[in-house]
Amino acid sequence: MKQMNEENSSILSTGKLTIADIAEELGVSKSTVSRAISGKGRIGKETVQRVMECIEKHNFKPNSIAKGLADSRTYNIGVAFPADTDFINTPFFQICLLGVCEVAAALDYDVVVTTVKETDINLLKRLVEHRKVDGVILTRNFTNDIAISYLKKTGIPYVLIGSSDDDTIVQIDNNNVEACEKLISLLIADDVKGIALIAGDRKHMVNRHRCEGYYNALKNNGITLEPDLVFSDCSSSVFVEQAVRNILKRKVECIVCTDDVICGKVLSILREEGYTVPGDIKVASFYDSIYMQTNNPPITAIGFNAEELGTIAGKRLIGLIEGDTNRSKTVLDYEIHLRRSTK
Amino acid sequence: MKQMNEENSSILSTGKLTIADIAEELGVSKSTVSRAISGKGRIGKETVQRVMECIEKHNFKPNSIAKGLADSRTYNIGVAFPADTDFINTPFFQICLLGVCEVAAALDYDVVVTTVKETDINLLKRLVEHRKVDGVILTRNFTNDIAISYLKKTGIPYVLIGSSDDDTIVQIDNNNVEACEKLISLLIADDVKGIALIAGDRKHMVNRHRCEGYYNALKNNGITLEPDLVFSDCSSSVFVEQAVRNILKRKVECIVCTDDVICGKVLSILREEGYTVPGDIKVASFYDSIYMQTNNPPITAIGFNAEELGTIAGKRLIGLIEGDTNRSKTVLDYEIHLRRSTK
DNA sequence: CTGAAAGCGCTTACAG
DNA sequence: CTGAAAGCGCTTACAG
Repeated sequence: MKQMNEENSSILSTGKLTIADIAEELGVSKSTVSRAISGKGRIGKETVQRVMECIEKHNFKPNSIAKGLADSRTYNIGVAFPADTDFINTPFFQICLLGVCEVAAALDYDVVVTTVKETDINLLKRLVEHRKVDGVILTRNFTNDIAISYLKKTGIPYVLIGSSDDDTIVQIDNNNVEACEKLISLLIADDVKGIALIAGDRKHMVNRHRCEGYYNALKNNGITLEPDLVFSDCSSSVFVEQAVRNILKRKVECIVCTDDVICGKVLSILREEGYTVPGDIKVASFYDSIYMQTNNPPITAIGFNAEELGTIAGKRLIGLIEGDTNRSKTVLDYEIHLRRSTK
Repeated sequence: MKQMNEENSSILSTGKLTIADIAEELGVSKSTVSRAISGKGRIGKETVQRVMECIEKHNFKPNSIAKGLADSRTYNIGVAFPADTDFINTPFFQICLLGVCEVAAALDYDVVVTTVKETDINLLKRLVEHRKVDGVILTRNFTNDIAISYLKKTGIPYVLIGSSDDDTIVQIDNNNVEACEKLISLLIADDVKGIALIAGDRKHMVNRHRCEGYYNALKNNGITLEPDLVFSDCSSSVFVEQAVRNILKRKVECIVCTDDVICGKVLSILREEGYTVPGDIKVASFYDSIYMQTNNPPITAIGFNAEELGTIAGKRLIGLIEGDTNRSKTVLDYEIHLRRSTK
């Protein structure tokens, strides 16, 4: 019986009840109801009780649009989702997004997504110019990133999932340099002799960082870099193919790929050429998507917690919006999954 | 010079200018400016001109929150993003989302995402109860879908990317039944003898539809169904493994998987067992992710245009919101990519 | 064709 | 501790 009533009032409340209705039912003013809900201003304990009960009873939800207008806030955060073709197959970003959605809801924000391309941030501009968000999360960065320049100019709070030399930017990232360095060092310690690197577009900062880790590892282990073993800017599968064919002409014992899409292509070519992994050549990758795990042999890969990146980014951004002044970088852990492909 | 001025006013305008400012500059009333912008109500052509120029000059963007409050709209559409673990690796949903974002922006809407799980739609409820969206897009459906029941009850406009028997629901989908039927029929026509099916969770309508297509194909070709060759509810990789091992004991010439994640696992087990594709056994899948394309051999797969599903869903939803009464189902094309894995 | 005014549903000084 | 009133930035009947 009770339940039925609640159900009914819940239905009615959808798009109907206002703060005035509940003020009337209680015989108090709208101001009082508002204060009870927000907890701001002096207000009697007992009054708060009564208001809260009434709200509960009717399943009343204040209209956040109106609230937003009144205090010049939207209670929305924006997420800039990469729409470039190189990223369309990487679930990394959607997992980040899940993390952001989760914290946002917990902190009473909603998340609005917009797409950005390397050279086209019109939709991002539209979003901030229409004042639909209180801040934005960038999910990757380029050398000379136009989204960053734009956001900086507008003064809107934003955070970056990624790393930048510009430390005025609030950053959340895994230590990609270190992760790659450690992976390569482990291989070297395992007496793996020639290690080639196939990296994606160098305009993506993340690829640069992984290359840097590769260089560092060689240097720290007293191995001289062979430039012929580093293939960067392999953004299309044609380039990957060229790289692999070049590598196969040399004395290489392992191919490290900066992401799983590249790695998938590499595995395919190796099979085509009749090379077995790890027998003839070892392979390792970054991101550790399900396909790397279920591949035969399973592929050694560095895994990141994309959801956590999203959660933290959301939390930090909302912090900024609400006045937090901490602008330090958050560095998250990575995991090296050593699997059969490098044994 | 001109450009610099525009840049400057653009900066200033971020979060500052209102309709009143531009009314003042022009010596007209706010009402007039509003009418010029919206194009509603009678208004002089020349006045519109002047208003538009002034708006252009200052790069003024009306505050959509205020507009929303005034006409009880948010100009936001919601997208319910699956957060269940089975889907986390499928880029399908993120590509849909890109499509939605694109139309939405074109029609002057923004898209807010929320996550839903099979048994937990609290975040969806929160979103609609807070009145942050004018409608929502569901991106998949279950048998007995609680999200659908909920939305239906609230009366908010919504569309489904997926298929349902309930034709009061506006649906946008590929014809999964037909796609699977055709794929199986092609195999049969090619004289492939035993065709096994490994399908995901039967609570997902899409998996049911693909199974249905499989049944239809057998029936239409006068082949009696062998229940032992159909493995449904293979939601975890343990089940997939069991299924494959069972299949290998039988006389099976082809394994059809209802999605690429299952297929990845199947390929791995086959390799482990020393079976070659397509020599010893053929394999086909659904979704056609990049890993299917770059696999060696490339995998025969049915591909869908996820972006287009998103675009159309967005367009239809906004139509509904704005009064469109067309509730017919939109059926999109699929592509069968016949590749080496079934040759 | 245009303007003054009321309203959308909240918040928050300002009085009391 | 509480209320009346003004304000957030728009829209839209209602007059003219």
